[in-house]
Amino acid sequence: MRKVVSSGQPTIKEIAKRLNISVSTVSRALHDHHSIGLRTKARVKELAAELNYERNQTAIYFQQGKTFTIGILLPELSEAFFASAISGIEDTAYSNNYTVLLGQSHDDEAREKQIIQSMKQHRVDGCIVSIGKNTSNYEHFEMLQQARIPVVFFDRIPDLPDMHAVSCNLESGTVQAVDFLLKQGHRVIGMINGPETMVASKERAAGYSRALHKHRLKYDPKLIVNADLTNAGTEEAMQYLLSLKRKVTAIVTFNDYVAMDAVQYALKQKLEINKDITFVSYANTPVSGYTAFPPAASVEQFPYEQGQAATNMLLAILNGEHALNDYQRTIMESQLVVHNR
Amino acid sequence: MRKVVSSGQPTIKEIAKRLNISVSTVSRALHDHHSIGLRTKARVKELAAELNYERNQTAIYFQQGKTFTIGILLPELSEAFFASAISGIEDTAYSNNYTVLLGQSHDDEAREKQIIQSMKQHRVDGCIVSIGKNTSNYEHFEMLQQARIPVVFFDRIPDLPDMHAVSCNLESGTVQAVDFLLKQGHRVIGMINGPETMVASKERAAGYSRALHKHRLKYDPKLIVNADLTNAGTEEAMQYLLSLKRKVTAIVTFNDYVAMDAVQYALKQKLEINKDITFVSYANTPVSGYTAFPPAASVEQFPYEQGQAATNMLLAILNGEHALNDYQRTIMESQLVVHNR
DNA sequence: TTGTAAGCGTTATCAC
DNA sequence: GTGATAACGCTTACAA
Repeated sequence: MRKVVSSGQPTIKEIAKRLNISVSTVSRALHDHHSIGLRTKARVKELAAELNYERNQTAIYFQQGKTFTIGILLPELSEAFFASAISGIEDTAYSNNYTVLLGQSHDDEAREKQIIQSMKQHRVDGCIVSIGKNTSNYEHFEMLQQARIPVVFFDRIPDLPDMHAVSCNLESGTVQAVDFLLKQGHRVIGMINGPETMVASKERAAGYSRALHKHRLKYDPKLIVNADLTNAGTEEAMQYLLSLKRKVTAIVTFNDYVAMDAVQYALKQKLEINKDITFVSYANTPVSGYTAFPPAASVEQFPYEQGQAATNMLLAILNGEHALNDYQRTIMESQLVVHNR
Repeated sequence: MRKVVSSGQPTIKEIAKRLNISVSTVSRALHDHHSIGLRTKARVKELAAELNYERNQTAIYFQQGKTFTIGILLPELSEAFFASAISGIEDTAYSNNYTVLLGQSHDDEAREKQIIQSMKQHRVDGCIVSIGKNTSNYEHFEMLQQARIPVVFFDRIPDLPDMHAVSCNLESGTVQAVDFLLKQGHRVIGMINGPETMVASKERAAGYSRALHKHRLKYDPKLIVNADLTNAGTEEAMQYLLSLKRKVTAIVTFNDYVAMDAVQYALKQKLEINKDITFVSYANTPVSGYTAFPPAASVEQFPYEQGQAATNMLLAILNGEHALNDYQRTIMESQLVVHNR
């Protein structure tokens, strides 16, 4: 017989032997089962405490076929947005007595697949996933579904018909951002947008034009530039916007990093921030509060709250609060936060 | 007999039955055991693939008494420093086929205890822990030790004699920082330090005075201010430093946030950054690369690498590469990074 | 090359 | 109130 390395941890078997009672009695005593005599209960609990008994969860997980563990797959744990999101996820999981298993894909589809595989093998009860930038094949998620492991997609969601998802719509926030600038009297508002293909870019562009329509102003597509989000790309975009005949007095930038690069460029051109030119951005980072020239306002995406929402959705599904084919979807509204510094 | 809810997942038992062979043969075939006939191996693997068989890790964990899981307890998942650290931890764990169980204490000792308890019950193979600010009682960690679950402390390490730890010494980086400023010709260098009680403050102060001694310059304690790291505290400290008779031309700030606040203050006083006054800081954030007036140089603490180091240390311990009472300690050296922007 | 069976720690069913 | 025992899925020593 294989001799398993005794972990030194006491088991109910051992307690039973020492007290000359059966394991079932010990198990029941520890669970405060009503049918167990007070005297026995006390003796069992006392000895358990004395031996530092701790129940072996791996045995219970195995036995019950449930792990009270949820798998989280995110592209980058060190990105501020996702870091906040994990924080919200962990907090919510924790207060519901669930544990969090963590993986990061680094936007690598192969690694994403491996992590999902590993989570499946771990028999996590469910997953929360933000997919990689280049992920186009979703078979690993379909396998999760086959294994009846529910998945809630989050922020970066795939283009699939039937899925649970939590995401944030940037259109509303963008409308607010442009509104804000219009109210400040700006009439020629530029936008440094992201790559045309991204959903997020489309939402921003939609918000921009909707805001102008709302105010019965003409929408000039020349004012929106699709950039690649690098510093060079931002400089190019700035150069273009500042060269336009109509003088651009405000710019909505794709994110805080772009905003900071744009500010740098403007400073080099001897423009005074918030006077010659005003910036509004999207809050992907806690940075903006600390920079010398933060954007005048930021569209908040509430990553912490999105994490909470995704976790609550998953827990509801695990608790059987929805039929299996009843796909949940929460779209949070982004919101403009005006900085007063 | 209790009818366990069938998870729908096929087991080796099922494969065995279908092929009319024994479970052990199936198990061995799936493990490429040498004693299994090629023909059988092929048949087993084929059917396994067909049924989408996936081994039940919970059963294996239970059976082997090992989970290939490590528990990570950090104060705040959303702090940039820790977010980088988790990223390094996860990457290292992943490439060694370990999984990461995550918890955040929010600097709350009670929550810290609960999480450690939960990890113990999960039977994690080991833990990596950065303790909360106010944690003074370490009995939960002693219990881990009793359960023979090794712990590697990281960054915020407790004041205990016998423990494994990875941390970063700020003294060396501070020496380099002051050296750097001296070489630039600065002779009156201020320091906005943190609270006197913090180890990190002491290391900074020690580095400061050591650098001056090295250059046979007089150490003037008036030039070091202990501040509380708030914006108000920083302004006060700046006011004090700028009011000194000897004209301060450079300042070492406790961290990037303090640096940014200090820069703001300097700008208000119409000082020109990097000309009238030069700042050097400690890189707690990826921010500095993006601010309008980043510090001229930063003392790097390499959180990602610290995370890697802690994980490698833990894995070495788990692999029995050290005797149980052979406490490991890695002290990484901080290092000055000069920005050239 | 394959089969048999014990055992990991726990819970639940059934019997007394 | 309590005990005996099967079962969860898998691995492995030993037998054949």
